Amino acid sequence: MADIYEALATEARRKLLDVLCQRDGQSQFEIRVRLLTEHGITLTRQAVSQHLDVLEEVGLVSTSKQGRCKLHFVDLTPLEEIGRRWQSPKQKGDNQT
Amino acid sequence: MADIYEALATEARRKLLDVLCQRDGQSQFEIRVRLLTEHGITLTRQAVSQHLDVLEEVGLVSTSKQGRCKLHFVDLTPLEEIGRRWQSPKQKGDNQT
DNA sequence: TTGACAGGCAAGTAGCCGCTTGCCTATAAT
DNA sequence: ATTATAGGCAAGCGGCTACTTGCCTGTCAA
Repeated sequence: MADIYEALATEARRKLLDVLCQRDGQSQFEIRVRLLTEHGITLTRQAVSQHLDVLEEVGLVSTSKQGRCKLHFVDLTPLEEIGRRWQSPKQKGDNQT
Repeated sequence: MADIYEALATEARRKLLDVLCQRDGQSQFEIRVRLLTEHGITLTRQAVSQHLDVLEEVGLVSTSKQGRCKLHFVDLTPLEEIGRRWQSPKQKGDNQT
């Protein structure tokens, strides 16, 4: 699996993105705390980790190890593709040759 | 299920949106033909119908019966919510009291 | 050095969802 | 009236995935 649409398909990952947008460079631990305290979401460390992996896989998140902490950074540019893909059809006068 | 993110999670539904954006007011039959001829996707009538139901459920598609045909119209405004939800965090100088 | 802490890897499980199949309704044409 | 066409409803199946559990690695402080 590796596409931005599926990455956004889960509310957990969307909330994760919310959290990540609050501050850049958060550790997995900090993220998990925020997820709990600010969104009331209790997920296993592993679950969070897997979600972050997916987000990273589609380019929404990049990481950098620093000591024993893994810092996470957001990159929202992949989202632009969504808005670009579809455009409203002309209401009429459209005749397909 | 009823949220725009999950609606977009499947490639089939995305392609469906592509097709719908080509011309407004297509019947389910016409849609299915286009899906096959232009995207090489062969789906059961039922599969297409179910996908269209989902798209309608989240407000991306509206329908109107006309005789024995069901015409489909696109409304992309629900997509705007996606771009609005997330904003990049400030790179630095963010200290959470 | 030893223990605590942040995180990784792998396998297992349960529930969801995309798709099909089978049958039924309603409209339009002959 | 009969037949063909456009679509609807419901149940069933297989695969995927979100989440957990158990164990292991590496870094920092005492």
